[in-house]
Amino acid sequence: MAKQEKRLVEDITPMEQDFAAWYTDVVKKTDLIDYSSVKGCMIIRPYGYAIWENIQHILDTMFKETGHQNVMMPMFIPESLLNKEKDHVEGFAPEVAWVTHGGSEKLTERLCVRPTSETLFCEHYANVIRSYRDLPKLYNQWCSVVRWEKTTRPFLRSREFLWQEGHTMHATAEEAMEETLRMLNIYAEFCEKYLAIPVVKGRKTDKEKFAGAEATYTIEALMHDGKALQAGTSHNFGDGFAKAFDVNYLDKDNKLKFCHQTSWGMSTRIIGGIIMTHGDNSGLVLPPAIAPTQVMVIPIAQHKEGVIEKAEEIHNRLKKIVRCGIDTSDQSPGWKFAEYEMRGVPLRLEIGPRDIENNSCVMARRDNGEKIVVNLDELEKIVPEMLADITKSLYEKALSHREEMTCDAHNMDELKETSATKPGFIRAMWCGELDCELKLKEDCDITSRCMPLENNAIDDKCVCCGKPATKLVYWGKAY
RNA sequence: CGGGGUGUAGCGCAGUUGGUAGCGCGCUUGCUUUGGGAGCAAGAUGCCGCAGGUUCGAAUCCUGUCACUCCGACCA
Repeated sequence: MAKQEKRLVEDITPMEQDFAAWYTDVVKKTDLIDYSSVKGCMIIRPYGYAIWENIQHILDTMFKETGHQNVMMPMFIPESLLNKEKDHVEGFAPEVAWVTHGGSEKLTERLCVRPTSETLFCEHYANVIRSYRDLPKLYNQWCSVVRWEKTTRPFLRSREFLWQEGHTMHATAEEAMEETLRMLNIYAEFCEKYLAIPVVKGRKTDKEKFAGAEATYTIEALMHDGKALQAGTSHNFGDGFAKAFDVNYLDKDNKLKFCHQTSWGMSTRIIGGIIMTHGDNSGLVLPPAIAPTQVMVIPIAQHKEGVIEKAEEIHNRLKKIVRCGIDTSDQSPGWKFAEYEMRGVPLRLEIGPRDIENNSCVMARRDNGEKIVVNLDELEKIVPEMLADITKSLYEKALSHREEMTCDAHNMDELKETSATKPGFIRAMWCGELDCELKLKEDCDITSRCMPLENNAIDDKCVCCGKPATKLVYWGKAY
């Protein structure tokens, strides 16, 4: 044990010592990513991409179940198109990349590499929507987008990143609102049920909302170091974009009406969220639902008669019900244990001569290190149960961590004191004025994360100005 | 964009007053091992980030530049 700790301390910076260094160490050492020769553009390596594929598969299924269809939109947006909605351009202009030449010819109009595709979808919807019978339109696309960020970090902020963006058009404001919340709930369910990440569902303040949106809803997760991560957003655009892009339809009453629009997205950033929620000083701890390998079979003394055969037999049995791997390389068992722990594999099965004699194997959990002896006849029953239990305890651990790191502030002194000394969410009442929001940022170095949907007021006055307040806000430092 | 740190073998690092590059891990081959990062032996691996400059001579000094990283600022 002493040897293992020594090695891992050398390899990965302990999170208590330097959380940022721990994060980049983990991401690099577990082969999730590599850097490319373009600043801020990362290579997602097989192990990282396999996580994304699992995320994609689960989310895509949820989208399809709620009637959405996938499409592919172009990656270029003509400048004139991007410019059609004023708030939107202003929000994105500072970070768009431009294409100015085709071959050696200068383009007559420069093209922006999509930072998001609202404008493209609007242009298309304007062409295909005629009647109320064409509505709703529920499209989604899986793609990459480009935002020319100044500071970058793997998964959390890169210049090109993978995501999905849903864009929908509806006949009425009510339907658009319904869709906005439906997708917010899907994101929340995905995070909590599959990723074991508890989230706070809420609405963004006007200051923090998406460029051009009427309302932005968000799910906010709390990372191990007490900083918040916006894990997914769902926007209600009202008919603002529809008016700018002439997306209208002829209704039953023979009147021309504007469509009501939503968009929603989740990105590879969530992988950073998984790492920073569940990871520990030995490396990744992956929730079973998205772990590329859920169970790793490790033969012990594999040169001995019958060991590899037995290990492969177990592998073949489990392969039918879970993502199961086997490592028959000539590394020592101890090396393999440490390796798959670092890579966050939820369950490990050890099978050696001693086990074979007893028709059993040793099962070790990544999340708490627990080892139990399992009868081989019961594998198919116990493995899925154990994976489910791991998800459950990961969630509970993350939830109690968040609860420990969430506190209330009833006045400005408390807020200053708490924000300066205690990382995490601070719940405090707000009057809704931008001035107060800016003042809190200035004085306490925190930003509003969201106004939770369950608005359990803890006071009747704004923590800042003392004016009447009905809005509870989660404040904090964010990624 | 401001401030700090770092670029030398796949990884982690050393390299003195300038003299032509080394250590550990890993890798290759063989034998022995195998229940928490195995041992011995023999090997292979370098545009010293990149571009200029100073010098008889640069990993080392100077200038520029690029990348990574941390802290701020900014930011759907």
